[in-house]
Amino acid sequence: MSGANHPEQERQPYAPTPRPGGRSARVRADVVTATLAEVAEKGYDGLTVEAVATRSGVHKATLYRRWGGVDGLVADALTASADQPWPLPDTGDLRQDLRRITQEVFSVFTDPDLGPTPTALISAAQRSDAGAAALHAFFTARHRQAAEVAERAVARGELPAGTDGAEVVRAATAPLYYRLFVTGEPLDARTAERAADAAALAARAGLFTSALAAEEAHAKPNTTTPQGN
Amino acid sequence: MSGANHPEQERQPYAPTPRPGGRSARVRADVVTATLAEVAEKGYDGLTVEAVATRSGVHKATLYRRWGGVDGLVADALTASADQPWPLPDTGDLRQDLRRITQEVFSVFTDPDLGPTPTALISAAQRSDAGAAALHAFFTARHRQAAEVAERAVARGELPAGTDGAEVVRAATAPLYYRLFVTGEPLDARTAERAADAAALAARAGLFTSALAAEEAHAKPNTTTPQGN
DNA sequence: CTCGTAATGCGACTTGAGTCGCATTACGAT
DNA sequence: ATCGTAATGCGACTCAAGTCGCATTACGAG
Repeated sequence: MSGANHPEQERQPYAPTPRPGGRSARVRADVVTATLAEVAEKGYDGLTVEAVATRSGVHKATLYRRWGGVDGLVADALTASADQPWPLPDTGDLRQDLRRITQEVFSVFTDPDLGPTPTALISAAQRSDAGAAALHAFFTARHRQAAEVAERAVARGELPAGTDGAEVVRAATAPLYYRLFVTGEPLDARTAERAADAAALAARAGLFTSALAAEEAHAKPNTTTPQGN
Repeated sequence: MSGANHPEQERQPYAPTPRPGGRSARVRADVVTATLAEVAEKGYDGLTVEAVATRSGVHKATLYRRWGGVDGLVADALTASADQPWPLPDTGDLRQDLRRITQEVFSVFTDPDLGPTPTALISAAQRSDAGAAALHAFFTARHRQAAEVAERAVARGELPAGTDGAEVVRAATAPLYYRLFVTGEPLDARTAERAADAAALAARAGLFTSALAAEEAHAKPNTTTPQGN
């Protein structure tokens, strides 16, 4: 039981090797590519180490040695995927920005071509500790990146100072992921809009200000942040 | 091979059998109990058919025949769990009711004794189609039941007519499940409160009214919905 | 009570995931 | 260019999950 909120310890599935350049790097790239392709084709249940070994041309034993199994393969693929940033909207209006974000999530996951890969990847990641850690890191990075739309809104005076931007993003996207990965309910564009609007509304009301950040903001002579009742 | 009339039906998991009373029912109850116990102890990854067979005293082959595997065991356990209703708050105030609900979710899943079982159950259910269907049914029932707090708020005049009660409940609980089952971020009581408050706020603003339902509510105060074509 | 039938018990069999020890290859330094 | 070493290739081995055909038991109807 660790109550630490500071997961500074992000360790990649394989230890930094004394021979990082050359073949090892090539092998890793091939394996990640093969893993993503396999997941996209067969989903997680159809994902086997042997299939990845065959497709990548890397021997089965090597995969088990370096990645430990399907868990590690998925975790590493997820880590590699996390590096690719996605476009961040900047319309000048918080609600519009959030709508763009939820719309983007909706589009990706419901697209019959694009959707299966991240869907299977996320489902797969929930099964193992390594995958869960990679998934946590993935979303932490996403939240941190997307929090900028809220921070800009704060700078504009649209949101109270001390607003937790990542929390705003979570509030906007949570209903989508909730349907996709928990209840299995259908997801439509209207739901994506409503979620964004609800998050914007709550953020404007000051629901996502952390007490600590609010105090810091009070010290500054700029904005008064009345705690919404 | 003629045999045109060969009504050989595939035995579906726990389909209504021609002999529902007696031993079959007892076997099923034992298996469900054993499955829940195993899941609680070892999580999903440690859940094997053999272990359930040993604990329940039912032979392995029987489990595979009737439940098809770990998937079916989990799905059936989930279905059995869905029958147990949980307490619905009625404080006379929507925000308070929603806070109670999110607080309940928070308590259950973070409790070191109670949490592991539903957590593992939900995680497990996401893996198979049967489990996903059972999970979907489970949450549909929960939403339907909990929607009453919103419907009472409508009756009180606290919420606009035509508000989708289930959607209000989803908005309140989604951030919790999002953290628990998608991002793996820690969950605290404050988050549970904020989610409830945000949902209440959005509901009061009329964000969860479906245009259709609102029109119907306007047209006739009677809640009867005509069916037919 | 007796009997027909469905459900379960039983154990051998098949299959594939995962491991191990050793041979071979390729990187990087001298 | 050559060599030491780490990483990969290789195939046999272990073991548990899952399947199959048959024997046995228990339910329910007459």
